[in-house]
Amino acid sequence: MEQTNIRALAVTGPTAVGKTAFAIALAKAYNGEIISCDSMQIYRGMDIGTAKATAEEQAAVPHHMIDICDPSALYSAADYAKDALAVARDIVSRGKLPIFCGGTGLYLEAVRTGRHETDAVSDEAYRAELLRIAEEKGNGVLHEMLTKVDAQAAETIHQNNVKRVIRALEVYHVTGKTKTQLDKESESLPPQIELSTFCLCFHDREALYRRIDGRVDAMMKEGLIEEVRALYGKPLSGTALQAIGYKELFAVFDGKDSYEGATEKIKQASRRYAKRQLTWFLAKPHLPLYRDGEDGTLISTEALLGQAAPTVAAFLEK
RNA sequence: GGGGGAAUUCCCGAGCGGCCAAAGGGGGCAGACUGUAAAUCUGUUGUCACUGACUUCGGUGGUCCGAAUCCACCUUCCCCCA
Repeated sequence: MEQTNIRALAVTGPTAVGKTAFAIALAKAYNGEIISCDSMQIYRGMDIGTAKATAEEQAAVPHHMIDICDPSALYSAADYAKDALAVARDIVSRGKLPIFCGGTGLYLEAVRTGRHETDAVSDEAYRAELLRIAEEKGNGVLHEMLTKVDAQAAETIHQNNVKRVIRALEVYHVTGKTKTQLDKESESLPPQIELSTFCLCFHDREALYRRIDGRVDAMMKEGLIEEVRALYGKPLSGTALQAIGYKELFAVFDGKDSYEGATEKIKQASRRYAKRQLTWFLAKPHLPLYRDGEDGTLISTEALLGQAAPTVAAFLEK
């Protein structure tokens, strides 16, 4: 099999740091096209709440992996890795530079490691059965089952993380191979893409949180309520149903919350999400670029571009 | 005006004489995460010189070997009768 190792830039970081603007600036500077790396932006009809690039932005620079799914469809990290890699190859074949941009760390990781080679597998019936075991006999029993087939995975997955325990058991049930085995296999595969990744963040957490709160208020003004109402009652996939900004407003339509309460919850969920992203990204060897200087002022997108330039140049010349 | 109830650690809320720095939940903080990830999960959360000491349970003063828990008064809030 021919392995064409391709290169791409990536911009990641917690929500609301300004990834989109930076990626667009990079695309303009280096003749690139943007590949969204966001688990929610793939869905059509979810625009304001997922902070998609605006129509003007998308007109200025080609964007991919946005609006590729109906909200009722399930889409996995493996699906993403496969599709995004194909898009990246196409971009390269047209002589342009792929630039990944988004905050879904797992998706970016899936692309980087090429984990898609071992296709996503699932067995809903088996999954339901496992869930019942957990509910009736306890998480410990389910975890014991995992220990028997894949002790190594059982060691890293906490017994209360039922979702993960089930997935590990499901992988074994469907493929006959343990999760640990599959992880090793995909690790040994030759990488198909080389990424130079910038992680945009803030030194000052309070400043990040203020931006997040402000952005939620802006989304509400832009018509998030109407956008969510259009989706209300429609069949939505598990993924789409989890989207911040949507699930909270659904609760309002269900009569279980007020708009004020939902707005606060959206802000809070976004802040927590940002913290989880930070925990993930900062544990990875991404190059951190900070938006706020030590003196508290905001660094402009142009200045960031200047900071990134030497790294990008070195990466592209390799 | 009379009667009853309540005040607990950031918030809600248990505790009602020792096993209480005080359950549980929320929030905060930190972390894990190679397969639905904007999800899921874990730890931690009075202070300090941290296997121990010190300061907390509206306030003040008592009872007791010992009080968040009992008594008295004070303050605030709620309910009921008028």
